[in-house]
Amino acid sequence: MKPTDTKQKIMDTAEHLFARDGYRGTSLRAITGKAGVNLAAVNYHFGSKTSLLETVIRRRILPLNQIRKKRLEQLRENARKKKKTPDIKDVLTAFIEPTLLFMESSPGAKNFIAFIGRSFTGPDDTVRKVFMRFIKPMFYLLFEAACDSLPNQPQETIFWRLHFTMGALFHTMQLSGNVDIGPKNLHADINAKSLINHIIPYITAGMKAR
Amino acid sequence: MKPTDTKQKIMDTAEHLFARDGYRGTSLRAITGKAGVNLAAVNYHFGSKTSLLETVIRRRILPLNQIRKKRLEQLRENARKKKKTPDIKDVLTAFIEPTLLFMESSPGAKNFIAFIGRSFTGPDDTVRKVFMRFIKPMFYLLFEAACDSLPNQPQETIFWRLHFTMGALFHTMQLSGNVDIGPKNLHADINAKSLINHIIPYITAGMKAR
DNA sequence: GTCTATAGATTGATAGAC
DNA sequence: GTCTATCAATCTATAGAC
Repeated sequence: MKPTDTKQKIMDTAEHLFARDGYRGTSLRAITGKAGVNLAAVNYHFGSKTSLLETVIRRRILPLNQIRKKRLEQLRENARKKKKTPDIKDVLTAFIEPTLLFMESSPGAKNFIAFIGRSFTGPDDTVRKVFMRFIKPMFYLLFEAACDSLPNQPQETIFWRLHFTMGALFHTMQLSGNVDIGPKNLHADINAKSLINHIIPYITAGMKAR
Repeated sequence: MKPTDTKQKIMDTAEHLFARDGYRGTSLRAITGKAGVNLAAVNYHFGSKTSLLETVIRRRILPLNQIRKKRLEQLRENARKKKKTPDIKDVLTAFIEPTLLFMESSPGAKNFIAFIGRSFTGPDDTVRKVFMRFIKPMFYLLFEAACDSLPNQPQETIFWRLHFTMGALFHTMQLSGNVDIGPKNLHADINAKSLINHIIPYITAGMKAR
């Protein structure tokens, strides 16, 4: 087995188990056992459990953030050219569509999306801090774009409504993944396209309310 | 110290720490240490950590569910009398207002509300199963009432939109509590009335969309 | 009912042979 | 790079004196 294989296997398995059982609920022994590698390999390749977590997160979130950023910037650029404010629906779509589509880019990505959804709300400081670091800048980009789109709404209102939107999104993201999570069986077909078609009209109406 | 005091202290402290650090992240030593009681007292009074969790949850959720149920039933009864369908805004308010107002009924309740918000999405089977058992019947009541209010929407759409609504609600609930959770500092004043005023228009518009 | 002491299991991390 | 063996810490739970 090539060294890269071992490293990769650990990351993929960790991603899967973190999504299913949480960071705290996943022991290094569970990861290495399922991955079929030696326990000591984790600390050899990653140094520590925390470092493994960070690597797992970084691997997926950097490319994802790049796509989201690009789409938001494109949207504002187009609007500037036409001298119009961007439509709030388009702003929300630019942020959410890549996020949910991303889960179909690979089976592992599905787990990762579920992991984000659960972690952002979770009580685990270690996990949330890592995610926060990567997601906060994206949220501010989204906030700015939303303010452009809704110039008549007070910023506090926009902030709260984006907060609700994130809640709806995260709660939806944690339904994805191969892992058997709570109420998943109630939703027969969870695919990105269907999720997008359901969530976009809801949050668009919510952002525009009154 | 009276025996009831010890029991009460354990429950209050557990509620606080469960909300802040999660069920898994809270050890019995942390609870008894902060409560100023002996470690063995937990197993004497409650039998096990799981049983303590269940007692902590049951204590708050039974009265809360009773209020929510009463308000939903009252609403449907009134609508029946007037031979009108209940307004979806009133339905959502009947469910959400008691939930968020509840957090101001006592300092402990605040922690509890935060705990619900975090647990429902969390990866911990032990916690989610207990909550599910209590919350599922309430969700079905809400679902029925929402279907009455929106007779022109397909049930699948209503189901998904209630899912998003729960996501927004849970994400908001976890901001409450005395505990210092992530982005709390961004929200200067978190009080039930303000939260209600922000969330009701958002989710009402979302449920009605298109 | 409350305490000390400890059993019994699991954890992340590491030392050292190969 | 991979393995075995193990350390030191932590956990829930319990036995038994008072």
